Amino acid sequence: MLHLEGEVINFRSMETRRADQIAVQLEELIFDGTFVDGQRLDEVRLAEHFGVSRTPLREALQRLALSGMVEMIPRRGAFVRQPGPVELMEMFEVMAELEAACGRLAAMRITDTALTDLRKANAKCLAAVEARDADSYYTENERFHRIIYQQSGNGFLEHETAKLHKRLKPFRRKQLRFRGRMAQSMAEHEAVVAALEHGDSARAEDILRKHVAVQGEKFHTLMASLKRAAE
Amino acid sequence: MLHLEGEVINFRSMETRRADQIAVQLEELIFDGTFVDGQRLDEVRLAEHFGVSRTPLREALQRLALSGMVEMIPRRGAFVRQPGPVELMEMFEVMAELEAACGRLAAMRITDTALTDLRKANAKCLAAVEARDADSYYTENERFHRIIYQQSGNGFLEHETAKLHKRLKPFRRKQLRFRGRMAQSMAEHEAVVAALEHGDSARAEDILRKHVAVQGEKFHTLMASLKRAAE
DNA sequence: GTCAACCTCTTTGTATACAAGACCGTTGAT
DNA sequence: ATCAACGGTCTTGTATACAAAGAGGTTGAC
Repeated sequence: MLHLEGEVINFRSMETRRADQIAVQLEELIFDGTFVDGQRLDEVRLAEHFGVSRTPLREALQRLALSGMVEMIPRRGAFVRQPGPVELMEMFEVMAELEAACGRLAAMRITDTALTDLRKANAKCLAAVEARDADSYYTENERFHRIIYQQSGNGFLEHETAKLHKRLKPFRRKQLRFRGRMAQSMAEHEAVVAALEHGDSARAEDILRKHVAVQGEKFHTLMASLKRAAE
Repeated sequence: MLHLEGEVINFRSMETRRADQIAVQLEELIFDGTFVDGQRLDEVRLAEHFGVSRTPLREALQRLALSGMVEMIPRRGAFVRQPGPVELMEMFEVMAELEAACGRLAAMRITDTALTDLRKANAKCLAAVEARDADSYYTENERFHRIIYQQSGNGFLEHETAKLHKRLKPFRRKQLRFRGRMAQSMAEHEAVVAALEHGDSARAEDILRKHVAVQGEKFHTLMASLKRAAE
């Protein structure tokens, strides 16, 4: 199963260390649900799966542990650690605050070309909504937000925000299909662009915070409905 | 130099993995300036300094690399990486936003006991100022802020904020001695407590953001003056 | 019959051994 | 004289070997 070894060799040119590639691949496997929450990650098994010794594999695991996707208990092993509903809400709340901060700063610092790019991304978003193309919407939506991170003019903030954004990716995807969510999201995007254009920090901050926070709330109701269905 | 080996054995009970202890110790050595910016960290040298093999030492280095204090260049080695003036300003800016977020949420969620604790910490701060005890001030100041992180009611936010706070520690320390900074800081603390007490989110957010941001600015002027002095 | 102690087997943590890329000096050619 | 190519050496990255801590099962005592 999972015959990835062939392609790995091609990657060798860009990522010199085997441990890096493995970390990325493991991340994928956790993201896409191949490894479920709480599952123990056997070093020997994984090592032979990837065709390496335990040494680089352990390094990869440690990286995932630091990013919070894996918990390493001394002398016990490494376990997949998906955030529970509470932690997920917390992460969305932080995401909302970070995006708000980006928006606030971007309103003061955004360039004209970036504004144009934002509008372009937004137009493509709209086209995707009308074409009912969820994947395309997702891609353009991501571009939209990434521009805002970048235009905060703060590389550190940009990086941290993008990091959390990436980590929440698999969970955000799940709740995109809510009725009317895309249309509402589009309206919010328009409002954000307008606020940034006018240099209205407070407004950009406010809209973005709510724009992201609502995702967390939608997720919350999703969880609640799942829970009720299970009872 | 640096005879730490004796004590290390005592730590064994709490931190089972040698790599963890080494990571902490290396962090200290970078913080206190024993290793300067750009310095290469020789694996073999450090390994024999700590009395271990390269394996756990490498794991420790990788951890520091992920926290940004060390840069690992493939096939080249690990180098100490202190943030430059620009990155430092960026980090302070993010710190300000995170603290502001904590304050905003804490204003809605703080408990009465926590408010009491805040006042206590503040009183001790004041006593430290009057006693011109910078160390004590620093400790109590930290407690004050940590309570606010905690009372955000968001464990993830608390953790991330504390992480950045810790990373900025060595740089914050340097600019505490500015004329009148302590007194001004005290006044801001009082205002924060008042805002939290009244559940005034917007005000708590605002004061805290400026309270932290001013540290970045002070640092900026400090850097500028150092630069001018060097010319 | 139940509980506890011991023993074994598995698995992690660390040390050592090996492979290969990067630095540096030398040498040779133009 | 300068520059490029080559080889040696040093350092990193990976594999393997070893040590020690847990997990689990079995046996023996009460």
